[in-house]
Amino acid sequence: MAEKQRRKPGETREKLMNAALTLVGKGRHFASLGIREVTRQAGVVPTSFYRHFRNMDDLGLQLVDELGLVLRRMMREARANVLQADKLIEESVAIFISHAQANRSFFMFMAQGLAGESRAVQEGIRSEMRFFASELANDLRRLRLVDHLTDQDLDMTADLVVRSVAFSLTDLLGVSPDDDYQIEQIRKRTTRFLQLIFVGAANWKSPG
Amino acid sequence: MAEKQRRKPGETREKLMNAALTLVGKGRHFASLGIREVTRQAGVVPTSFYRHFRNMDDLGLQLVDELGLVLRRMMREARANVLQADKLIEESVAIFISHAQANRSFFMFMAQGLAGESRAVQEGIRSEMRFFASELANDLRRLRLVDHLTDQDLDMTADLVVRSVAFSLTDLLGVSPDDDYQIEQIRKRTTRFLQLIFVGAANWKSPG
DNA sequence: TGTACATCAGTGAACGCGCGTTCACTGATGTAC
DNA sequence: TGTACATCAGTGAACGCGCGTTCACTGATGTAC
Repeated sequence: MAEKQRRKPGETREKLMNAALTLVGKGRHFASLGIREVTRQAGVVPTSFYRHFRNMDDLGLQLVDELGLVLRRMMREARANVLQADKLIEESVAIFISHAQANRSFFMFMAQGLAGESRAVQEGIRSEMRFFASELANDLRRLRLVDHLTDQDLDMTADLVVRSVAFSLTDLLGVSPDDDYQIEQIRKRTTRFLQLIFVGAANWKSPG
Repeated sequence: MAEKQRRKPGETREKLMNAALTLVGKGRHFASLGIREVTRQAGVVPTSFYRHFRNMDDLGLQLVDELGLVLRRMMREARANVLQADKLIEESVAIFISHAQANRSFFMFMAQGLAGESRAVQEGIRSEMRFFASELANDLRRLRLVDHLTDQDLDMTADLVVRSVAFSLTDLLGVSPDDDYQIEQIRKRTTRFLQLIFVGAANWKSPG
């Protein structure tokens, strides 16, 4: 029977966003998704789409906003769970990887969007990454582990860390989520990248 | 008048590949390009496409091969032109940026492909980057600037360098090619990233 | 609390269009003898 | 050098299909009095 009533407000909107993410999670590129395709996946009539989004770019932008929430949740968990300073890197990387696994489609969308078609989405993702890096810089400042760095050099370090992790993300998304061996390799490699960066930071002398 | 003769062998094939690159250079995402669109841009009848490629993925794969040539050319120039060891980083970054500018569409294609739809293209680009990193590791070995590193640690360093530069690429592609100020900022930042990594490498002690 | 009305979020039918792909064709080039 | 034939790389017409988008509709929910 045809269920045409309105359910919870925003329910269809959510269905549509999830449908897009699901398709991305299956390996499709966001730029190649169509409105009918997304509504079909969502189990909704094509015209419904326009009740919530102007076009696919618009949906993409709203996904970026949700991506921001996912990243903030991840940051919060890292802050709560990283207790020993000497295990900071290892534990943070582990938390990152588990979140990336749990929100695979979201992170795929993010990786795609960085070089995506929509300028606005691209800018949005960049801005999320910048925010993430600046929060990381604050945490590092607070921990006073790299006290000799100027603010600017600390920002640079945090930026490089975030970029390295983001690149590891594309490694991670390239392997099967069940391939524990490969995932462990990526975890180790990412950890060592960050260790190398922090050794650099510890020995860094700001150029005049 | 209708010019239906065959010109130079491979001319149309080249036209089609250039057409795809041109569209990518204009901001389109490769995953959203269609066969008719590409042939239109190339000034060729749609059916011609099938004389050279099985589908768009196939064209993408052949672009990856050409991308490899561009990267090798860049590497050769860097080797020829980086004379002073103390300016190694600065000069390499400058060469990279000038090549990225000169082959903007190619590098856009590369940035897109890393998180692209086609597994094969993704794998191809990864493989080009691995090759690039291993060549860099060899150069570093030859220069004996980081003699205390194990082969494995040297590979890791080279890998991190290549990743950082690749990420800078997405910064570079995000700004207008005429925006000299922004480009200069990216050049400086990338240079400092690499310096930080090399300070890390210089002080690195391999863990047991 | 009840009534009248506006708004919202869903529906199905319909449109014109561009898409990928197939086909039979054509003439230029390459090859065998 | 000339002739016969195969192959190659181009062409235009045609197909059926899925696309984005518009439209008029319907019934549930929210709001004013």
